[in-house]
Amino acid sequence: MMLDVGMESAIDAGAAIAPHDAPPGATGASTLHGALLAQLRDFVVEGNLAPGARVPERLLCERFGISRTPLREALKVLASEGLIDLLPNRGARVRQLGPDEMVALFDVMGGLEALAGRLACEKISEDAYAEIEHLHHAMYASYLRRDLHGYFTANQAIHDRIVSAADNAPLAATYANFAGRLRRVRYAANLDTDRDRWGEAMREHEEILDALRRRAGPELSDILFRHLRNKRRAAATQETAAVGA
Amino acid sequence: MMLDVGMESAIDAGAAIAPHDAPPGATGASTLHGALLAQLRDFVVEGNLAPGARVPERLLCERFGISRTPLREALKVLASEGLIDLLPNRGARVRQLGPDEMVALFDVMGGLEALAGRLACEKISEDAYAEIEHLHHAMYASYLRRDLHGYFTANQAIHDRIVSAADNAPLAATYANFAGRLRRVRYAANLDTDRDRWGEAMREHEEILDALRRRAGPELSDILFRHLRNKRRAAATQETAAVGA
DNA sequence: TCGACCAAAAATGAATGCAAATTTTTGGTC
DNA sequence: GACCAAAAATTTGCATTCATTTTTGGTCGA
Repeated sequence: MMLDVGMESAIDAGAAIAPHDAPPGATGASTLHGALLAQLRDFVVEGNLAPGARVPERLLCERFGISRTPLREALKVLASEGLIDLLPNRGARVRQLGPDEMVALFDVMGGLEALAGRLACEKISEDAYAEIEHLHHAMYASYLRRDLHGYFTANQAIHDRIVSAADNAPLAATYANFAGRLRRVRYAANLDTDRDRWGEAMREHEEILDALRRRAGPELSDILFRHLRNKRRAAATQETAAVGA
Repeated sequence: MMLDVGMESAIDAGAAIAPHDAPPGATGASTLHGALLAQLRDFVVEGNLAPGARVPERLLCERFGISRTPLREALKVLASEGLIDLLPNRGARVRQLGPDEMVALFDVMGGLEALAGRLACEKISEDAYAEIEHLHHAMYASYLRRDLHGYFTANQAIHDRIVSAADNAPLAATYANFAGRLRRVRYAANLDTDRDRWGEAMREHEEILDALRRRAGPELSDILFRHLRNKRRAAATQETAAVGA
């Protein structure tokens, strides 16, 4: 379990969960705080910290070579993003996802993808569609030869393209936030054993592409939500199995 | 213009945009930072600061009677919530919404309400539905006697109940965040002059209630998205008119 | 042996101090 | 009087310091 196999619909790890739709001036890397925030977020999202464990500030200060002030600022932001919990006078700990929370987060992801699909149908260019179509065929090829890694890479790329095509900065930022929160749930790995789900997912993607080709927004919206729902169920099953093991 | 008439689908002002789904320990009011964050957020959301204007830290420190450290932490969080912009070495300013951003935010609100409606259909209790039905009738009564204030109050309550009924903490938090960001756009006021929109909105609400009664999730989802789209158009029209004036 | 109790150590929350950057003011020139 | 350059004053970013709370380690007593 817990194969590090990547995550469907996650954003590019490098691009990292931009704080929010671009503030005009750029809050990115020009200040220490900005750079630190991105680093620390990656550090947490990538799973370098045990979930639920205490994370002394001193340690992180040494790790990043800075003083506590900017570090604490970054921690507050990460807490507001839902990545860590800050308990008063008791420090920060990586947020641990219970089954209920995971279900809730998945549903929001589904809602966001549904929205992205609808907006994408309104705005996507023929070229952008062609790219997605290409990725879809590549994914199908991976599926046929049981290439899990190739499949997930293409799958993730497709979902990301749909979000990009929606051309809505706040949506993209929110989507990235939730993807980061779910990053720890490496729920993708179970397609390996659950062949039925894999086939089902593939069929759903056929529907997705078809609806997108026809620019059928509401329909695509509905398909995407159900697609995520089904993925959620598969992930929950695995989770349960893992807990049982 | 800019009648302070409240906002449809905004959360209760007092409850204020909780940072995120409740961290177990509660990040709320026990620490100075937590209390300050809530205060400052309200301060910004309520429009006590001119949008786009500089907001010296010193001033806010005096205003809230604290030192710069916790204030700066709160500012970073507010920036991550999209309420203010932080320009490196140039301080904070209240985020100004251009027409494009407003459109984007409205669409996300629509997507979130669509999701809430779908989930609500799955989870809502008969009692909670009855409450919404009651609010609906009260709203209709207000509509008949052209009571704008009563109409908006009921309207807002209905949308809030739907989100609550979805029973999804991250969704509620995200919804509250976007509602706060749009708080400044007092787009509701124009029903006063746009009677057609008012009637249309009322008809849409009939559909909303009907779909909810039948627990028709996907259908309600679609109606809610279109409802928000239409509201967006009305708001945009007003915005344009205001700019023209 | 186990638990309660207490003191020392460490960690967090907030305030203050200092260097770098920006904005404002001032002085001069055309 | 408008325009531009340089210096003073503010303001921001970060480090350091202080106060309070929590945690830890050890001792005593049942």
